Amino acid sequence: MRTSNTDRSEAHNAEVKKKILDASRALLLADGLDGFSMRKLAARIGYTATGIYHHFPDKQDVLRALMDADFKAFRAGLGRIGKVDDPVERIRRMGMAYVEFASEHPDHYRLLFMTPQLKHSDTDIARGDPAEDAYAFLRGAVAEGLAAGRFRPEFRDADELSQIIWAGVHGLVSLHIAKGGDDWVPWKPIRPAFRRMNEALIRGLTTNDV
Amino acid sequence: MRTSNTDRSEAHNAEVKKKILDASRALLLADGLDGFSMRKLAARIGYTATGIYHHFPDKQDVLRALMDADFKAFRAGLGRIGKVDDPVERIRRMGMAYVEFASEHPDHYRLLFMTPQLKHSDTDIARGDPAEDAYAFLRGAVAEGLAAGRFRPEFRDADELSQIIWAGVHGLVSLHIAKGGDDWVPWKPIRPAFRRMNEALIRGLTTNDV
DNA sequence: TGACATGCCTAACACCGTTAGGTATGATTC
DNA sequence: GAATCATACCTAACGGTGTTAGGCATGTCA
Repeated sequence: MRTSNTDRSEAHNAEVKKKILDASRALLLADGLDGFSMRKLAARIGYTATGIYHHFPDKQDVLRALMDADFKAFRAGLGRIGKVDDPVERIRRMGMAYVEFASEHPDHYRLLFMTPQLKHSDTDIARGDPAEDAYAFLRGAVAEGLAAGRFRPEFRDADELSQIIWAGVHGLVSLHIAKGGDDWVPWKPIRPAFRRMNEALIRGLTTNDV
Repeated sequence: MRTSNTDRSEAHNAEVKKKILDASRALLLADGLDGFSMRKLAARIGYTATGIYHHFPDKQDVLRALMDADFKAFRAGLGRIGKVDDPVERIRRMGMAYVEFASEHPDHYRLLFMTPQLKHSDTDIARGDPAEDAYAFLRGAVAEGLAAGRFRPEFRDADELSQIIWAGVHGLVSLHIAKGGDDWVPWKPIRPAFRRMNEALIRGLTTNDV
């Protein structure tokens, strides 16, 4: 049983936690993932680095919490796509939205999808719930498409299919983030490239009886 | 003009440089990219950290040199694929070889293709030479396919097409490396998944007049 | 043999994530 | 209202990081 004391302090803690996460987002944007340090983060909210440790067990957990929050926001940003009836069309549009998100927030994208050893939490997101979990959202559309016989017969597993579709977007996006600054490769603009890739992949995955 | 003195010392330096790169490879394998430190690297060859700086300007450059060397090795590993006549078949096989390489050397893969701000050197690899540059090798096959009218009419640019194909493999592989340890997603085995993805993408890219 | 270049060293700087231990504030209880 | 107590935050420190400044000792060359 909690006393009213801890209630108030919990309200305070929630507020501080939010301030930390907001500052984390800003710091990530300003200094990138490599320049992200506990001391700099603390300075942004007028704390000492150790102060953060009363609200998060370690740096990984700060980033993980930020990741969870923004993963939810990312799913929310997929917005009205859910209302599109045709599951394949929904998949098509999710791809474009994904590219938009990654292009506009490359450091967040890198944190969310390109950083090994950064696991999701056990608690903060309702896994498997399409309303919060973007993977579940994609998987739902795929399962619908499967049920409607929209995919070629060799594709039977909704997870494998989801991962293939995800990989297509992720591949183009993450190559641009990791190697886009490298003039080794004459990089082509990502949006038109992805549009064509998306069409090609969907054409190759689906039955074409229109 | 160099004197014979520097000739000898250059031979020595080359030897040390090789020792450093070999130790780097081993350290990367043992401790991963995050555990890679100049002090640990130096200890492996019986040096102090500062000793390394006589052979490489900084840590990034050690990793870059390692990347260049192994990028060449990766291309070499593509081996006999070059002898396959059909360009589309060549592309298909490159994909599989790529997945093999990444699955067997995830830390190297991460260094090569998932690390931002790590540019290739200006000198160590003959860019654009299919014999040393894996991207050029892929692009060559793509250009052949284009010339033979094997791709759908909306695909005209060899670079864009190459990047789309590359993105497909890279997406699956890098998702597994970055997120494969995360039980959030019920990951499917990468090889069969890629096999199906490869087929689907190629089917969607090429004309199907067999 | 003397001069010199240089490969490697020790010492140090400024940063990093993290822990131990203290202090002061503010709520709870009598 | 006073005493107690939990706790949010602090300072100091540890062991690590990449990197630089400066010294020393070796080996080449005149």
